[in-house]
Amino acid sequence: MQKITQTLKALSDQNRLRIVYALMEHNELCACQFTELLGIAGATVSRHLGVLHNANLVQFRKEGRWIFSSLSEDLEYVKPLLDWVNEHAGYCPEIQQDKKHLRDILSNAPEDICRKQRG
Amino acid sequence: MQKITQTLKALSDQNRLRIVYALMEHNELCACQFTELLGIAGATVSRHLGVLHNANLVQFRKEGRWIFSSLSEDLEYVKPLLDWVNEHAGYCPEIQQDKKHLRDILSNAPEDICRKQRG
DNA sequence: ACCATATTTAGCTAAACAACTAAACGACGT
DNA sequence: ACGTCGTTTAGTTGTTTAGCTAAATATGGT
Repeated sequence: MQKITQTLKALSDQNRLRIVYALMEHNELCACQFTELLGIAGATVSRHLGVLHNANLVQFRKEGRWIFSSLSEDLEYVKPLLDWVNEHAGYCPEIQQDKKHLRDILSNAPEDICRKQRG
Repeated sequence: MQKITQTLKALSDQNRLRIVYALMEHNELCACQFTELLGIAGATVSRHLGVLHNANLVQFRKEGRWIFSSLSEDLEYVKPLLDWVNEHAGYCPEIQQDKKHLRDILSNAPEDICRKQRG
């Protein structure tokens, strides 16, 4: 039962939902891209990704110093939930804006994003 | 977008999930029956029902001093979520036990339950 | 009118959580 | 070896929330 509530709770935060939605549109994204997208501290992004990972929603792939996040491979359990989110979130203005924003973000090299974030 | 997270958050609490599940099994239940089922203070039950009501998951029907709760009439929005909950929660030991417990609770008149709760 | 009864509201406490900054970690490049 | 860079961990702070008790509200019976 706790698994169920944990999954639902992982999805019941706006920033985490935006992360999940971004991952439904683009296979893999790295932390700095989420940081840019959400406009919050990198450490906070990291925590959100951890929550999603603990709920088996997100998996990681390391490549050098980069850590790419993607939706979990084994999704049959949560598939209906993600379908529901996908169906309804698509209409939200926040998500619409994220779509545009993501295009901009992806048009830059991640290195440049990180550099910019360091200021 | 807040509507989505609000709905998910309403469902991401074990006690509220038990309430929802109980309502999937029995059309209508009153507050004192939930109090008995969950073993928490009546005031807390009331707050949980309020959260579910605000998320449009639960509706109320007043009949004298009794207030009966049931799943919302207009559920198309959350139907897939409830199906998912129903599918997975059914196997949880807590829910299995609630099913038995509910049969006991329903075999008594609500008045007696309230009397017992006042001590 | 008054009391009893079922539920809600108010007010509190403790725990959970989202956000931040700063320090630590781990992997590359030189 | 050393510094740099992307990310995570630690530690702090303000807010939310689940739980409680006690008081308030609303309805019915006498």
